Amino acid sequence: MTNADIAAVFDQIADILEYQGAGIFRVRAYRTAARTIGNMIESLATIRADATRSLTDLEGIGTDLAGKIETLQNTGTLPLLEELQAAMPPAVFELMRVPGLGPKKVKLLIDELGVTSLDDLERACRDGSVQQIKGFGNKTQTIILKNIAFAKNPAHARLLWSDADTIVQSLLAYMRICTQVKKIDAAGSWRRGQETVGDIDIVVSSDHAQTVMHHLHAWPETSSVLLSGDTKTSVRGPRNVQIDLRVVGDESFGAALQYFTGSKEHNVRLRSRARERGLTINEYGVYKLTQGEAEAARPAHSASIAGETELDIYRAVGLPWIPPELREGGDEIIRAERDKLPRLLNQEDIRGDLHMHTSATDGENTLAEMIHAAIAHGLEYIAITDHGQRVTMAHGLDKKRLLAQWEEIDRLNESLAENGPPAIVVLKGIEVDMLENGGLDLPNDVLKQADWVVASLHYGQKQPRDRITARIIEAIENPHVSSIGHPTGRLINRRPAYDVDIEAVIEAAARTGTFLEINANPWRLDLNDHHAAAAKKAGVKMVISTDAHSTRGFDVMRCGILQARRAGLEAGDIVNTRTLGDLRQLMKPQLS
DNA sequence: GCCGTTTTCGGCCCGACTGTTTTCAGTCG
Repeated sequence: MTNADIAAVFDQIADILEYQGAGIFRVRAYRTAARTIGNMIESLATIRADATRSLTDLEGIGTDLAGKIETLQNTGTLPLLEELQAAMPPAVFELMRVPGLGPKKVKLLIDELGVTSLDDLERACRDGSVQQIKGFGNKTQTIILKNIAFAKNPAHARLLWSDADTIVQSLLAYMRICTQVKKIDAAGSWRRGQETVGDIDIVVSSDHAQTVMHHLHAWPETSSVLLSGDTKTSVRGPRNVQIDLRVVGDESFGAALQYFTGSKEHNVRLRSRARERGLTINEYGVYKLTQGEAEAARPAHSASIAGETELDIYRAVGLPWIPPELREGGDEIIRAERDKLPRLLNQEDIRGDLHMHTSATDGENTLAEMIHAAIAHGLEYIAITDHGQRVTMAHGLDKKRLLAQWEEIDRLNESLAENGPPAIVVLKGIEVDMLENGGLDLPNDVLKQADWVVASLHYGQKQPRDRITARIIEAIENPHVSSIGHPTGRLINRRPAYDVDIEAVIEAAARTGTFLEINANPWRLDLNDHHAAAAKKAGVKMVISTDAHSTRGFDVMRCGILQARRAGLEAGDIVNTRTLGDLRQLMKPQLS
């Protein structure tokens, strides 16, 4: 069993225990363990095989869970999980997807009404039997009915980060019109740069919370108001995304921003740390706990010692500011404490873009148009990498057409350099295809004339793991291949990754000096953050590329940068932060 | 179920909002 399999088992146990009303801390223990294992790069089997190490050294793994890991690896199954599953009504998780229904209410619905599906629940709402249950009323019944429709609609999946960002930017611009808004920022998974965003969290400082909340209600894009209290309101906005707005005083803006940025696990750990130091953190600030207060159910806090900025919050518990992209509840607090946080890559570090297409294949714009757009984006160099001939659908380039394109690039480079240093250098590149039966779709005598070769896999994506892995490693071992394009092939929310042994790919890349791509297209983001972190650890250099198919396509670079930041990557890990001269030094020595 | 530079037992982050309540449980983040 892989780490991911074991993490999934622990998560499933947590889900079931939660439904059964087990202690919250027992549930949390399984979730913490699942997270620890899911975030690990090294396999659990490796640790078990090492006599000097123990599974219980891992955070959140004690003797009990270590035993369960061993059972899972030895037998492929776990008695506890089987018992729990046997006692579990099958409809539970389907019903819990309805907003407003948690484990307690779902249990009542199943126990009292024998509900077995969403359709069943819908009927029970319509015939009025739901409101007969003690603790349920007419209003609850109405809300459930409304939310069933929401849960059934597949269009309500999480948004891609870039789609969420479009909404965030227009929302922030609209909210700033309100004169009662002092400070404003978006928080949540958008701010952490997650691949997908479930809802949008906005934090505002103001002295007039009601005015600010009404301003959001009046946004032309607001379709309905879900709830509205003294300081917090939730609405549905564009694409039915839920928007949560929280209003606090200026003195609490940093605390609220920190709190709503999360992640939940990060906050739990940060607040635990505060407790250890005789402090308590909430969304208003950091407070000292006096003797006796720690035991009180609701401590009457003294004045806050921090709250205006996020930096103050972290400083109050003895930490440097932690970038939002790292706040996932892994080891970031420990690394921060030891001053071992990475100096994350920034947009300004990027000098070049090494994967893009023109109208010669499936791009929208001509070579000249792409070059001018790249200059406008401040790039120092680009590689033109149209498809090779195998990609017939995109009218891929054969040797003759490719050599003609390269001649044109030579001419363009010459004219760019006519009056002093050129605004940009254009590299002669190609995106070759890894063929179904091995090999590439253009011969080495052509590839050796290229400045930059991306090798990608577009066909035979359903082949078995060993075939896919062998094809990719063969490309990695080709001396002319500079980088591997979108190494796992996944499309977020659309298509899973190919079945590939990514550890073997990383090992081969490290051994040969081949770069791995972080494809910045918001549907791809491939390598993902875990893979990119593993590649870094193995000493593999990566390249962040837009894979632009039009002049607009350059804008996605920031999505790739966010992905790299979440992986903890620094400018030195990314080759297209280098000058062109330094980049060439890093490339494989070519066979002559 | 995990964890310990006070602790091997007794803690484990914290608050807003809603509905159905006569004081709070459930849900959410």
